[in-house]
Amino acid sequence: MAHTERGKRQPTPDAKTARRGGDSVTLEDVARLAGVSTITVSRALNYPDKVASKTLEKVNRAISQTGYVPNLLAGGLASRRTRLITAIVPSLANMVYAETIQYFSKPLRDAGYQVLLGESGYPEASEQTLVSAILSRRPDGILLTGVNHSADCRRLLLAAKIPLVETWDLTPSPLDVVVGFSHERLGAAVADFAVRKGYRRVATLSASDRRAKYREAALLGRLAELGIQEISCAEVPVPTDLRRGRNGLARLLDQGFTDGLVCCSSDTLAQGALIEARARGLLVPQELAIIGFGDQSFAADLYPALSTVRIDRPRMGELAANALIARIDGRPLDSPVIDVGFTIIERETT
Amino acid sequence: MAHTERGKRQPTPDAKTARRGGDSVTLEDVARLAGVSTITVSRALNYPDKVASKTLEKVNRAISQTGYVPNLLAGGLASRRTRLITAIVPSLANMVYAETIQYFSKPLRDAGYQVLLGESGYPEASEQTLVSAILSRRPDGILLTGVNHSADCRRLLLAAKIPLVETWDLTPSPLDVVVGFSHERLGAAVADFAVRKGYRRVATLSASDRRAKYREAALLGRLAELGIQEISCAEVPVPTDLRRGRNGLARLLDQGFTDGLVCCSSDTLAQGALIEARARGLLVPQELAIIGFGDQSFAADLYPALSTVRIDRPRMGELAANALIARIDGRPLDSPVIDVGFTIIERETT
DNA sequence: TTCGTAAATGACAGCGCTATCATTTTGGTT
DNA sequence: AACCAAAATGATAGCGCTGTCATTTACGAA
Repeated sequence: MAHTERGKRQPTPDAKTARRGGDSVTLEDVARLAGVSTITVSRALNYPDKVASKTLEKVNRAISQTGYVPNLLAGGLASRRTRLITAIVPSLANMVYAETIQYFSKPLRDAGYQVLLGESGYPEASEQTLVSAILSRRPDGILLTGVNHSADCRRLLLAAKIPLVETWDLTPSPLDVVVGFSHERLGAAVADFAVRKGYRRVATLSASDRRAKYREAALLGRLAELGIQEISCAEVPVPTDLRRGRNGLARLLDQGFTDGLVCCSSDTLAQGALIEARARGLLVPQELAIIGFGDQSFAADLYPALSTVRIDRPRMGELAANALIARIDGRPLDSPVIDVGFTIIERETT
Repeated sequence: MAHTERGKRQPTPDAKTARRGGDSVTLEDVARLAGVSTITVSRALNYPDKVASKTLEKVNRAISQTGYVPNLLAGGLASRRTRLITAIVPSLANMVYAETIQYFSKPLRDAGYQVLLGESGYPEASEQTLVSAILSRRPDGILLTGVNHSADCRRLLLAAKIPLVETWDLTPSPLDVVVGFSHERLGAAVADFAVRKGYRRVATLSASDRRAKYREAALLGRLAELGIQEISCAEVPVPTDLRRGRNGLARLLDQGFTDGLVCCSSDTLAQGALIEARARGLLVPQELAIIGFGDQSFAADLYPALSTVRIDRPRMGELAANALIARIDGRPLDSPVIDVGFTIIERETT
């Protein structure tokens, strides 16, 4: 009994396994059980068609017998491929970004990657710190939200020489690849829409978010060109929620804004505005028109149904994922700048 | 020039760095620049107070000069601590879970962990596969949603000997620790509430989700005990959205349900019901009362404001995170079962 | 000044896996 | 039967870091 060292023949439950960590099953354990070398097990796992089918079978049997779970830390260290992709979004509290992650993750999961999440909307930790923390896991690729990064971040990111995809915006000079749409064009398009529909008064209800501000600025600029004078603006903090939408509209109304189109920087804000209008007994769109942004799933089911600007988010996520995979695989891209555009969806609130 | 091998004194930009991957800066590069051994750099990073302050300074200077970013794959492999926590939620498309992740992540981030996300709501990949994929990254801990896992999963999870926290439910026999509330008690409490408020007719509008069904069953059971006879039920698929809430109420109404309390399995469904009621010109709560579940941020700002059952989600997330950290650090827990309870919040729709 | 102890630093051996190259086996050709 | 290319398998050497234990240095007490 004390001679476990000698009892080599008996199916001792892993004399070797019980050495250091004493815990998990390793490739070596599987290899021994299957009667092959460790490298063969590794191949059976990573390149199954480089292994004879009989061997493959033996190995698979050994794997399920031992309950082996590969160690991707070791594998990643050795192969320099972690099969990890990091997605950085401002905040999961914003449904739009939570969905972005989803759409983006799907094709990646299918391609064998896992997605590590990073939230950048935390002022207590600099973006710099976040990026460092992320790079320390050596992801195979990174998804960034937006195209504005601090100089330090750009440096870090570029130095890592990792495939990068920026989204939710457009720039002629992406760090690597960018998949998004033009906030400037979108803002202008909404202004055109307002004028085309005959609104003489326009208000903006925007979150204090960089991209929302871009759209607003473009909207205001175009409105000025088009000769619209009566303009009111209200700004609310992020993250946006119904309360802020309600408050925002209340402020606009109290400022004397009446009988025009309120352009909101998100559907959530628009919904809040809609609720406030209803609470005040204002008829939408007869007495007040509202347009949102994003075309989130609830927009069409509000009452009245919300007019908004649709971004094809599933497509954006998918294109971003595919672009990233292509870059990782070293495949060439048609263009480093992919514009997914936008569509104004007119429903009942305008 | 060809004698780089000899030119030891010159500040050659890393003769060694350019060997294999040719890429990243390693601990060794930093150590050489700082004139100390690699292990000292490692200590400077991980246990700064075990290093003399002068040395620390030299090392930090070398780190910023080289732009060194630690490799946590290597570190994790060597130390068996990855500083990674995985959170498994059904879906990010459900705001409630997206927020859970947030609340849960905050204390972990502060404690130096990163959160890897896993979505279990994908029928194409078994939970088993998900768990394997997750374990292959050797996380220091795992957060699970719910307490129902397949036998295979339980086995895998338990074999990994990793601290585990289950949430959003309660069980007397958790895998490790559970932080949640009782769906049974909650359902019964809503039934009591309905009766106390004098509703003689009650309907349920539930998502086809395990936990929603538990609540519904308990609600129905208690209602029967209490002698309420007139009951209608509608079930909608997950994920829930406004449309399904509207459709669900429409079905209930068409079934002949009138003038009672509709108990919805989520605030989103309740909001949909509210919209449908409004679209049909029904007065809430005079002609139809509605109660939701979750007390999401929008509930209080609807018009009329939604009555609902509040789960203290920030607290649940925090308790779960702290329990997990305690388990990782080997600190004892008062109890493996932590009940965060619930509160019925009465607003204007009841 | 000489110790003795604690603090600081270092050498070395892996952690579990894969890239690389070497070797053996297979199965068809002549 | 002899040969050869292709397929299958294996031996070896790290990937970049940290645990462990050994060694050196610092510093106050005797």
